[in-house]
Amino acid sequence: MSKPLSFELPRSYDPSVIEQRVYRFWEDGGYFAARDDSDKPPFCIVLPPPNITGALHMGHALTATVQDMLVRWRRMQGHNALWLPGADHAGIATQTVVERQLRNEGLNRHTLGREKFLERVWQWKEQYGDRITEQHKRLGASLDWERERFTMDEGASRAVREAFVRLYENGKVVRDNRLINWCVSCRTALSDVEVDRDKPEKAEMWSFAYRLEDESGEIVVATTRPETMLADTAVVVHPEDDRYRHLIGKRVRHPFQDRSIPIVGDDVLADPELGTGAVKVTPAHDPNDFECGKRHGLDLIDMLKDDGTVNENGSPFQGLDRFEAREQVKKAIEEKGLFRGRAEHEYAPGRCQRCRSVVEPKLSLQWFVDTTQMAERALQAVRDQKTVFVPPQQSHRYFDWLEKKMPWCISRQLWWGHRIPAWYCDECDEITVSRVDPESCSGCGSKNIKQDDDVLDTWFSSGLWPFSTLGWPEDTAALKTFYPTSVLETGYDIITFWVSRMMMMGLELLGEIPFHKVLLHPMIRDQDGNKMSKSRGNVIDPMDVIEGMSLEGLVDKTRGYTLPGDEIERAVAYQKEHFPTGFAQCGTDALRFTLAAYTGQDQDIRFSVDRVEGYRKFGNKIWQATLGFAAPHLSGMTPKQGVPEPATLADRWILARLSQVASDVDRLFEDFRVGEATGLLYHFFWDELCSWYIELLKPILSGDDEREKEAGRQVLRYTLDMSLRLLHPLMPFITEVLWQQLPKPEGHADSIMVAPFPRAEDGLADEEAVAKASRLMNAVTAIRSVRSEYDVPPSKPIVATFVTDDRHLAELLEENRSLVFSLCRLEELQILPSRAQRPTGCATSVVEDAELLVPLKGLVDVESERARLIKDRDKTAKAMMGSEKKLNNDKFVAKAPQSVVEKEKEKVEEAKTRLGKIDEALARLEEVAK
RNA sequence: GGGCGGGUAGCUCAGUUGGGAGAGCGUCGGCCUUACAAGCCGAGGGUCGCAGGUUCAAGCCCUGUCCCGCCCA
Repeated sequence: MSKPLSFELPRSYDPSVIEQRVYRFWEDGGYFAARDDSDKPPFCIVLPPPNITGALHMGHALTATVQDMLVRWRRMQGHNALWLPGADHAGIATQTVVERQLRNEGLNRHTLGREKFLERVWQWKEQYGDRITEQHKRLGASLDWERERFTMDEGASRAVREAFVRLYENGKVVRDNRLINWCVSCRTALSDVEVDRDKPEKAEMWSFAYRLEDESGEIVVATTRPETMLADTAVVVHPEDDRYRHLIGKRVRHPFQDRSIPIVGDDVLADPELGTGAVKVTPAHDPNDFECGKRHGLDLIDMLKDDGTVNENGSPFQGLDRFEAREQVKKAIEEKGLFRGRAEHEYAPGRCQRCRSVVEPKLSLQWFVDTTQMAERALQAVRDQKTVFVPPQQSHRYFDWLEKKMPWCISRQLWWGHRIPAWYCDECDEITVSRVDPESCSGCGSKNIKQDDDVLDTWFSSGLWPFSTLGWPEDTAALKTFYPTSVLETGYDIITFWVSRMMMMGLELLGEIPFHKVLLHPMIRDQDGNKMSKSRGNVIDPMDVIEGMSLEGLVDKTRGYTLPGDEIERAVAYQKEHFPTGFAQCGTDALRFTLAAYTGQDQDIRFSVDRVEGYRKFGNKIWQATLGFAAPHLSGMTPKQGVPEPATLADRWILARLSQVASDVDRLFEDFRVGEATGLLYHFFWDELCSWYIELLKPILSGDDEREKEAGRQVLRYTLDMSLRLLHPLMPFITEVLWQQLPKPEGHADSIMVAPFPRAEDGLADEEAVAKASRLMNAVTAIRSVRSEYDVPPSKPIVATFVTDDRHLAELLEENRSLVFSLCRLEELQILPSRAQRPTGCATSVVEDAELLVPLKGLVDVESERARLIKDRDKTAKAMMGSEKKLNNDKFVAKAPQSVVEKEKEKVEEAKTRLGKIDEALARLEEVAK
């Protein structure tokens, strides 16, 4: 057991004083640790490994909030709950960051050499890699840090190696010469999902003519990338196209190179309706052309070097950059008189997700995962509901992507990452793929072997995350206990990158799904629905919301970014306009509660700091109710075990509500409806517990009925205890601090983290109490309403008279006379039968089955009274007519469920009674006016 | 072009088997009532995008349509 949590508590809520202390208390107490061997039901979430180059952003905060909430809830329910942390090495991103650092020192990785470069990356990782870990701690994340993993650490690397070798051995990983996406700036291959297609840009559809070799004419083709004509190896036309059919089989002459190109008929690529109907074909630089090339056995000419300049195949433009070559080719074609026109065109080139430069389709020898079978298994597992998506419609993204069964290019021309465990032999064609570094070729035994220079796609290792973190390929106890994991929680944007790959890998390598549920959250945007980005200035750093941040601080931070000057100024201008006073210090609990409240949405989140500030006030409310109000009243008491015995209607009511809320929250958490749970808890704590129960309790605690007093103390203590537990998964810090302050029965847990989560049985179901309390509250509200309408200050006591023949109501009011006194500041409460003489000069309204009369000497204005009553009458009459209309409809009476019909009848009865009372009041008003 | 999501109060959004339109913030009025002015009490505010349909009954189901956003090609 750790040392108890004890420090001076401020009078009002100040998250900065408590949060970090509480986290240390938990860490010292070892509360985050899960056990590999346990009889408790397992519950496991692996944290999506954040990129080590990154700082925590609002999306991470959302992920952490939802996952921590689920883990804390299950842990309190007695599950063996494991939340497993780790980080991702992020190949390109990290390498880019370190290369930038080197450039500032006048170095580059090539001068440094591979080994020294990797040393620098590890150095960088040691220095900055744990920033995000610290930030997760600030978020209150109850991650089992003892198990923290990194995709490049020894265990994860062994998993990667094992996976690669196994997939190679069963033929699912292959090395092949295929068309891939090449980033000339990062100088590496990219998988399809790493290529973004932005909004179409203005481009030019440029036409030129190929002359027929036999001088009998020409054929006109169009392209947005004229330079690719240097690698054209065919012109295709539709075989049914009468304009060109006779040309099929003939050849055209290449204008710059000493070669000729065949004209081929192809009904896939050529569309007679489009352009001229003839298409140039560059199989080595366009995916569609590549397929066409395969169909017709066309030559493949690769015209680009890795740096994006034209190679020897592109003579006479060799050495030019691709875009420069485009202009020169156009010029040269015009000079030869072959130019045939240009047209405006919209074109969306693929861009590198990392560096934004235009990606080139390029023929290249790379490693691929053939996903055909793996994708099918992964699809089937979701179709069979073995893994369930929440919300379910998000599974469409998964299906749409996997159904394409695209080969996955996994080699990257980088240094930072898992080096591909394949060795090539100088003396034969054998490739040696091995779990341990080989010393000789597995084919000819030659010692002249060399390992592949490339590394694997980062997502290859991420794909193993749910089991590599649990020790796979070793058959560990952790793996047995926690795999398949319970829930995978992440943003819907990485379903293709990550979720689908984990599914494929898990099913392939372990024969079992990696997780039972996939819970997807929306993207976080700014208050206008725009993506948060540094260059916009609309980024809201979770840490700034937690700790508070001045406008000056925000601007300073923005000026520190490496961005073009005009973008910096634009960002600063945005911040000055939208955050003129910066951000208030809101604390982690408020931020978490806000994020949780936002998750109900099926659409992206428009994040607003105002809302966080609102929930910070909620934190203060909890603080005040517990420490300010309850603590002094509860000091010295002896808390009883179990549900306390209620003494008053208020006691019965709040225990009944507690039971209902506990049951609802449990169900909502179970269904991942976290947003609804936040609303329910907010309303219960603030409106029901604070505004009603505590107010009802005040007269009892200051009264002299010792039995009611003691019961009230027990109920208050108990309800607060349970409420804090219900709130704990969402607001871990404040609930822990306050819970520690509450008196508790013998044998209680040392931390709220491991106190049992409330269930329905932890309250007392009591429908009668709920109904009675509701009537009483209506009566109280009616008196307050009258008071407010006449601007009678609360300090001035008034007399309230209820005129009713409803015996139950009369008894209810009588029994709770002192409560009504206290809540309404009365000097007298009268309950009269309708035959009694009414007092005069009263404000009147109707509530429940009673007329409410409040004598207000000289204040009552006949006209405004009449207006008020008539308004009420109109409203009531309108509602009654609505119900009567339904009841007069035979079809309604015949077809609607009996309960609905009964309800309508009751409504009519109630309205009739109410109308009667209003009319009486109106009539008396006329008499007074006379 | 295909798919998905959204359109409800001034703003941000709830609204689950179809059966009395809600919350928070903002607005207005009154209050330092001994936990909380970061608070309390009260009030006002909506043709549920539009048009049809199904139904005794539609914010909710169906069809069409307009607008916004995202994903894929």
